[in-house]
Amino acid sequence: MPGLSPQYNPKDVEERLYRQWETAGYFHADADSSRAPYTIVIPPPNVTGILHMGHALNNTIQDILIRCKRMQGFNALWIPGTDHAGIATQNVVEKMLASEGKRRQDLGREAFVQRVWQWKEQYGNTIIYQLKRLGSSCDWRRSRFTMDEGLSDAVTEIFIELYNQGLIYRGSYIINWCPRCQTALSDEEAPRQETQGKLYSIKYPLMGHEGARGKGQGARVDWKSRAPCLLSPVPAFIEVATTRPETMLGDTAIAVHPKDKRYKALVGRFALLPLVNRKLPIIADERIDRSFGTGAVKVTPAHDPLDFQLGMKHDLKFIDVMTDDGHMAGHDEVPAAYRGLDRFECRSKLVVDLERERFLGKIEEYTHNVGHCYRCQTVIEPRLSPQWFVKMKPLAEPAIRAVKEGKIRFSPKRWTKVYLNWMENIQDWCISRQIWWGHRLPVWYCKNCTQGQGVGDEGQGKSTSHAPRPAPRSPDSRVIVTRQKPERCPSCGGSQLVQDEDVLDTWFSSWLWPFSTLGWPKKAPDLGYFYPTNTLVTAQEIIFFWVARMIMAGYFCMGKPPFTRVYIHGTVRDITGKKMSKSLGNIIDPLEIIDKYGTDALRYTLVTATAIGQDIFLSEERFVAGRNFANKLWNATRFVLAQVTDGQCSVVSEKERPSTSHRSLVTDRRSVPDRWILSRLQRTIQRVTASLDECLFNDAANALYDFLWHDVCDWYLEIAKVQLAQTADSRQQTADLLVYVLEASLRLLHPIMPFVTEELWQHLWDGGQGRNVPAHSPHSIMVAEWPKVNRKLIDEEAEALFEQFKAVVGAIRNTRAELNVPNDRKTPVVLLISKNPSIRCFLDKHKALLQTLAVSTAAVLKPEEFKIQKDAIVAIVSNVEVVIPLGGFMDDKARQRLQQRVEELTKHLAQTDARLQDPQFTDKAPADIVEQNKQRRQELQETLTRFSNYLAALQST
RNA sequence: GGGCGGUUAGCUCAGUUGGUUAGAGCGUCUGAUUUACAUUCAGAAGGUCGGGGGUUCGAGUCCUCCACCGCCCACCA
Repeated sequence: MPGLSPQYNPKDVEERLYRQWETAGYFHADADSSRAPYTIVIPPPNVTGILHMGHALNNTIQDILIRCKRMQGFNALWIPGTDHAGIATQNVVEKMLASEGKRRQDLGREAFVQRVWQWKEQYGNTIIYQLKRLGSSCDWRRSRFTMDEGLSDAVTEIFIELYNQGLIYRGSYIINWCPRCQTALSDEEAPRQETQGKLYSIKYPLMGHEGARGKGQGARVDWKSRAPCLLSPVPAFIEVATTRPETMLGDTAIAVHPKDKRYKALVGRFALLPLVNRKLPIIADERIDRSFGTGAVKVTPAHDPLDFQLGMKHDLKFIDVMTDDGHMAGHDEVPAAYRGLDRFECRSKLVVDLERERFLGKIEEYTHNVGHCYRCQTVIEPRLSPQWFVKMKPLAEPAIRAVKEGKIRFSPKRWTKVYLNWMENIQDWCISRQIWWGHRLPVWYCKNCTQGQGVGDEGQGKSTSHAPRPAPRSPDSRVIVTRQKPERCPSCGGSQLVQDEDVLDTWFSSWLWPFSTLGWPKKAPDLGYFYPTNTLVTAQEIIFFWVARMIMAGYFCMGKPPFTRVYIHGTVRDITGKKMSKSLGNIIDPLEIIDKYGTDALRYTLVTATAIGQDIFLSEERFVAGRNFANKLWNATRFVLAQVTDGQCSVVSEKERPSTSHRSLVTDRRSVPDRWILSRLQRTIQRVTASLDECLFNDAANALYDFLWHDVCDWYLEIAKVQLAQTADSRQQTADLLVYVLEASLRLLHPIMPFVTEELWQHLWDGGQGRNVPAHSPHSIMVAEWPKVNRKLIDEEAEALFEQFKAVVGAIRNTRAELNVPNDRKTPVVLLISKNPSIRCFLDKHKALLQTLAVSTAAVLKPEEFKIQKDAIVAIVSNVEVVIPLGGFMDDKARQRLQQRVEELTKHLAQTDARLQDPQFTDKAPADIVEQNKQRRQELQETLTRFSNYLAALQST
């Protein structure tokens, strides 16, 4: 066998084949109006990314789709690329700097960004190389990066367009602030940690009550003995709880639930802020939890996310009481005694002061989740900060409609609801980030115009000593939004213009990905041809971050959806159901799996583990099945090649073969097993094609596995061995058929297991030293034609007969095994008795197969030709009785077996009888079901009779 | 608190529109090697389909309640 070792070794083929494909240009697609496009855009992995199982799954699925469509004749384009991943990438580079003892501030912005670019050039392609090892057939010539020139233009373009339409505005927002690093942090960078803290109750005097006249007055109230708000009709205090007493200096209201009977009367009245004597309105809001604490909450809009929202809704004052470094601010709203104190010092001092003035209620130990800086572990401070926003509601409308009208379909369907629910409650999108790596906003401020107004000075170094009242959605004439840096300020003519310090959220470039990669905002021919793309393959985690926003951007910029179908795959988990993560140490590294078992094994196993939309539980053993499958194919092909090396095989793929010029596959002279395997192949083609169309990847993989392993290898190959040893004609037919079936199967399997199928396919052509290769045949399975169903080859009769045959073989094998007949000993005579003449004829004709497959001699009789033998054992397979005279093997076991079988049959017959005698059933069940039962009853009855007779005969001895 | 998913053999999971003896792979046990493949082949054992109730002639499948596991979103004053 030329060229094929007894074992498939992925390392010998993968790299070589991938290079072949890439060199041949099979991955590349150009706009071509004579063919239909099929387009996928890759979810761009982070440049900092290292291939993990999630990537492996995600890209395997995309590659399966794209390879399948390519073979089906579509002009298939898979656009790859990477995401600049703002914060993640900045962090990586900052860590490198840290090891040199430097901070990014030491370099300055420009040098730092330069440094990140350097890093990107050097390491940013790691993930690309890894995707190639997965076999991904992306059009690498079109690879894009979210910060390359064209994509940056796209970002600027949409920003300006949104701004001009009034959909981008500047407003205040609560962010996570690290007072030590003096930087804003995303939620991901400020992970919440369970922290032991204290919950302080503070009593705020109510105005219009004696206790509210001023500090000190409260001392006269006997507040210790009772909960004033709960029991007194005119309480002196309203009591609230907080974990951060220092924020009370920024309180501007007190909130209660509108339906809370305890406080209903107080809504609309005022309380006084202890120690400060600021007048606080008491407001009602449904977001207040009546059951928490006292049910009343102090509202600090500048220092708490919920309070911020309350502040916006109820039009409250926003008072920022801290500085950038976490000290109390120096402005007038903060009493002099606390100005400049560290926030925690201030907390202690306040507690002491409140206690002294008798404003303090109980203090409880309290465990809660507090955000900490991922880098320095400092407790983060929620803080008010000016940010840029996109107004989402108008953008969401067409995106909601598209999904409702089915222009974009989710599979599994259930994500539709999740998507719609989120979209219908969409919040404005904060798009500015206080980091250096990313797209700068096309926004400039004139230093002259904005002097002393705290506008041009945002970003890192902002110091909000004043109490800014957020002005959402108010266009600001001092802001200049334009593509290029303006020469002069349009209002004052000044030339001192500074660009906004912030960069845009990473997703602000990714949401343009489906069209920015095709050339938008330029009018590229590719755009008209490849857009909208077809299927988006992604994980559920980014439906909101990415998928929904792409749909909105697609409609906004292109007026069309970015894709027509969204396939959401599951999350890859370890065998105990935990997410794979480094910190848990439960990672299975796809690259290690590739090294150990091969890429095809990895892909096969991932795909078979993917029940639609379900999470995937992986353990390393599962990859063994994939490796074994590849090896099985390898050896089956090895065997087939050994049969055709005489160069006589002339089967070629349908594409090259005019149907008249080859030996017809449809012929009466074909054996039943031949007809059967051909029929099974057609059904497999049907099933695999349909399954891939519906994204049922595991179904496609299972169908191929069952067909190739069980139908082809276990049965047909064994039968072929017999047929190959018969006449020359039979040998030729069988060899042809083997090649035909295998070749088509390889094409079907190619999208899932690209490497082993390509290698074997090429050998199949070359196996006869090149004689099988027509001059014009494709050199690669990648571009071979997808198999088509030949309905003429679907042969129900052959399928039925062959099932019968398998069952007979099974019955004989089973009996032999149970009776421990040694394997080298043929079962002397097997009598196959059937009243059905066509089955009798078939079995008689294929006795040779039975003899080999069931290690037996066989004879076929009509029932009347048979006399019950005392030393025989019987199995009845549907309408064939398998009678095995036992000779020396007869023992009690055989009798027990019969006995057991009779009991089972009796029970089953009784069940069927009961059903048939039930008038409800016969009246109401459909006729075919009733008929089916009657037939079953008939068969059972006959079988039982014969078994009983055998048994009686045996027992009479 | 809101939403979603899951519960079928020892393990991991299939199970089409309800149709009558519930399947596969792995694992276990028994047997097989002058073999395409031991990364193999043949055979066996193993399940009251999470629990209760309902609809139906008929429920793993549909409805309802409950339990447990997991995920997402919000909140944690």
